[in-house]
This record gives sequence, C-alpha cells and structure tokens, in this order.
Amino acid sequence: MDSLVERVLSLVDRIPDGRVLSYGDVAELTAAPTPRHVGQVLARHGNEVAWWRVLRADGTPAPHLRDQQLALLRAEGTPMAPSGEGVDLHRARWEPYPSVGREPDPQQSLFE
DNA sequence: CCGGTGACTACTA
DNA sequence: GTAGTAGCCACCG
Repeated sequence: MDSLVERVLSLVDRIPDGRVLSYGDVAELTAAPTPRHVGQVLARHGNEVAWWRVLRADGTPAPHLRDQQLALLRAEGTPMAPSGEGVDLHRARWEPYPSVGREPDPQQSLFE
C-alpha cells in the first residue's frame, strides 16, 4: 500500500461508526495533495468503503449524495447539526489521536 | 502524450 | 448573511 488510493480507502475504512472526517482531514491524514483528490478516490472506489463518513469542511455532504449520506449518518447515530442539513462537526469529527491525557491507540496506527 | 475533470476549500464581493 | 471564483493536481481517456 503506497498509492494514495490505498491510503485514503484504508483510512476511510477505519473511521468509527458515528464519526466523520472532512475531505480536508482525510487529505491531510493520507498526505493527499488536496481534498479534491480524496473526492476523486471516493468517486472511483467509494463503493468499497464507508464513504458516507466523509463530508465537506462545513459538515454538509456533497449535493448528489446529500439525501442518502444524511440518512446513513443519522442511522449510525452521528451527531447531526440542529438544521439537520449536515452533521455537527465539532462533535462528530473523528480524532485519530485522542487529545492530551490519553495515549494513542496502537491499534489505530496510521501511516507515518 | 495532453487536456478535461472533479464526492473540495478558502477567499472576495 | 449568501453567491461567485480561482487554485488545486492525480487520474483516465
């Protein structure tokens, strides 16, 4: 696994239920050049992973997937924004490495 | 080989 | 507060 595609799919697949990441987050965690590339990867291989746990920087899903993605997220108990048009990123955003006070979970080791 | 194409973002008006 | 635009760069045809 060296390709960007592999890394992105691998990471997305590790997002826990009820949690989400923005395209920008995934891009950074996978060393993808830009968030657009994350979208590119998911567009081609999204069917293999939990693509619905990846959304825009403001917590709203992409237009064509809006309905289904919101449904899936809600079904998993993801904290939704009051408006219901997206998720509450501040609560739903997955933090691969827990904040200070806890050790990183070796089981969730990333790449670098 | 080369240009079009995005499941994006941040910035400006 | 919303709407439009420029930059982004690997991948596929």
